[in-house]
Order: sequence, then structure tokens, then C-alpha cells
Amino acid sequence: MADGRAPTGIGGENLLFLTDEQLRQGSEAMFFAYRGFTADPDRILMDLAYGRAHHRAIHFINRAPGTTVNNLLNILGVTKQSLNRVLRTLIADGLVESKVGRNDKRERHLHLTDAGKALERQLSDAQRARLRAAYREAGPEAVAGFRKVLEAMMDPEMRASYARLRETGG
Amino acid sequence: MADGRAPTGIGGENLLFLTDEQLRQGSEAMFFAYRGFTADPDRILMDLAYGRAHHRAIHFINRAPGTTVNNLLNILGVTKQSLNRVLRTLIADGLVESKVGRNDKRERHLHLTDAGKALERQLSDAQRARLRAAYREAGPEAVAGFRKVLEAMMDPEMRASYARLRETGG
DNA sequence: ATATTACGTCAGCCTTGTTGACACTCCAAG
DNA sequence: CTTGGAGTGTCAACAAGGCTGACGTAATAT
Repeated sequence: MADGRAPTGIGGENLLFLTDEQLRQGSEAMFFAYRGFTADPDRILMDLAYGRAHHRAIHFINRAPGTTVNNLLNILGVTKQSLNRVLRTLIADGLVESKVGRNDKRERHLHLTDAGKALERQLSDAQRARLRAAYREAGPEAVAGFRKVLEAMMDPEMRASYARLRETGG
Repeated sequence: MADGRAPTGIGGENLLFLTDEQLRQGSEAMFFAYRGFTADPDRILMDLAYGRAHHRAIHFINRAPGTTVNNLLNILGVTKQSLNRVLRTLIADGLVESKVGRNDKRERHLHLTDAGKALERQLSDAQRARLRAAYREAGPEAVAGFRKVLEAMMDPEMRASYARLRETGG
């Protein structure tokens, strides 16, 4: 199975395209595409002395305004120390606001300030432009397949996070 | 255009699906999927005190045996100092061999040793397993679309590297 | 003969991840 | 009311893996 040959039998249900070579090409496509995917925001962030970690925080705070630190931790999959370092600078720079919870006062609810929203817009505009161009080039059916495969590649918990964001956001 | 509304006009050529919200979901799909994509190899590498950088080097040396350092540098998009650190440990550990070029003796041609090939096999098996499962779940047409969009997302140079690897390798 | 290319390496810096430990606030349960 | 635990913030120390700058060496190209 891992010998690089195409499957020989006739009865493989849809398996004809799953040669090792094609799977390898899929890996490489992911690698190169992800580079492109992050390139544009990275350029913007560089000038601001921020990194990809800041972008991720801003993105998901914008996506789920009022989210708690713990929730964000789960989505991002990093330690609270790591997130806190990023969050601290964003708060200090006036891009993110942290409000004590009304219901449970231990929790902090995170929001973007106007400045934060402006940066988010700038970053996501850049990223969306690339995605939009790619979508347009590939066509609608390709986009559906793209999303389908990506979703199938996720870990189950990530898939749940993704689905949850989709419900509330779109 | 960046206001989150769906395009209103009738004549948008294939633009109906390109709402900001759907583009945003595409970004998130990329983010979560890439995490899944790297998760399995990462687990294997952790035990060996290697990281993702080692994986990438091993992958592309296996893919293009005899490649030069400079060529690998271009594919990976890192500095030679960064690559050298990784390469040095791989050579010291007997996973990679560096041979002086016959034609141009300044060049070093990189190959995997048997041990290197074994590790490459282990890593790519893990990654392929996930990709294969995702492909199977999503179906053949989805896979075609997946590849099409990913390729369209790449920077032009990366697209060239990707195409070159595809020619020689598959 | 000289300039350039390909490579290796040292030193130092940054971001972003990690663990471990500790403090504080607050909710919930006994 | 006390106590346990959850949610958060923070300090310290460390590692991986990027980066720049500088220098050296061998071999090719001009």
C-alpha cells in the first residue's frame, strides 16, 4: 500500500486516485499554499512589530466578540502563558479590550476596539483578496471540494470549533 | 466589497458565492486543517527531538534526491543559516548524506541514507494516512477542487517549484 | 588575476511555543 | 462559612526555528 504503485484491483471503491504519489502532491500543495495564505498578512504585521500569533488572536476575537480567554485558548491550541503575552501587548496597544464578566466575574470577555477592528479589516482584506482570486480562478465546484477536503482533514475537536464558528458567524 | 454583503448585481460572473463570510470561513478552514495536517508527523518528531523543519528538509531531499543546498533553500524559503542548523544535525545523525558535486565541486548534493529513508517513510505514511482518509471522505471531485484551489493560492514562484516537483516526481 | 558563487559557521537577536510555580478573584458545594 | 476548584494574570526559564551580519574557504567564471 505504501509502495508507490497504483492500486491494481478493479473493485477499489473510488480508490483509483489515491496513489502515494498523488497523496504526496497533496502534502506539497498544502505546504506551498499555506505559505501563500499567510504571506500577505505577514507583510502587514511585520511593519507593526506583530506576528502571526497576534493575527490569530485578532481574527478570532473579531469572529466571536466577547469570547473568554479560556475559549480562545481552546480555539488557538496554545498555553495561556503564550496567549497572554500576545493579549497583553494587544491590550496595551489599545487594539483589544478586556471586560470583566457580568455573570461570572472571573471571566474576561474580549473585544476589539475601533483600532483593533481597523487592523483586523486590513489583515483580512489582504487575505480575502488572495482567497477570492484563488476561488475565482478555480471555480465554484472546486471551492466546494476545497472546503470539503479541508474539513475532513481537521481533528475532531477542531472540526467542532470550526462548525461552531460557522453557526454563530455565518 | 468588503462590507460582508453578498454581491447584488446579476451579472457577476461566478461571484455569487464570494461573500466575505464565506471567504472568512475558507481562512478558518485553512487554519484548522493545517493543524491537523501537521499533527501526526509532529507527534513522531517530538520523540526524536526533531521538529517540523527537519521534516520539511527530509521530505524534499527524498523528493528530489541529489538536490543542492541552494535549490533546497529556494524551495523551503528560509535562510541558509536556518537550513544549515537542521541539515547539520541530520547529517550528524546519519539520516542525510552530503556529497561534493562531480561537475561543480562547490555544490553539495543531498541524499537520504537508509535510516533517513526509513524516517521519511514513517513520517509520510502518517501524513498520507490522514490525507487518504480525508480524500476518501470528501470524494474524487472534491479532491480535484481541493488541489485546484490550493495551487491557485500559491505565490507564482512556489507554484513553479510545485510544478517542477510534480514533473520529476510523478 | 580577480570577482563571484556555493557553502559552512559563529554570534546575536526575535517570536512564539513550552513547563512550572504562585497569586488572586470568584463561584459552587459541603 | 469554609473550602475546593475554576478562570485569569504573571514571573522565570528554556527551546525551536526564524532572522541579520560577518567572515572564511573552495571552486568556478570572467
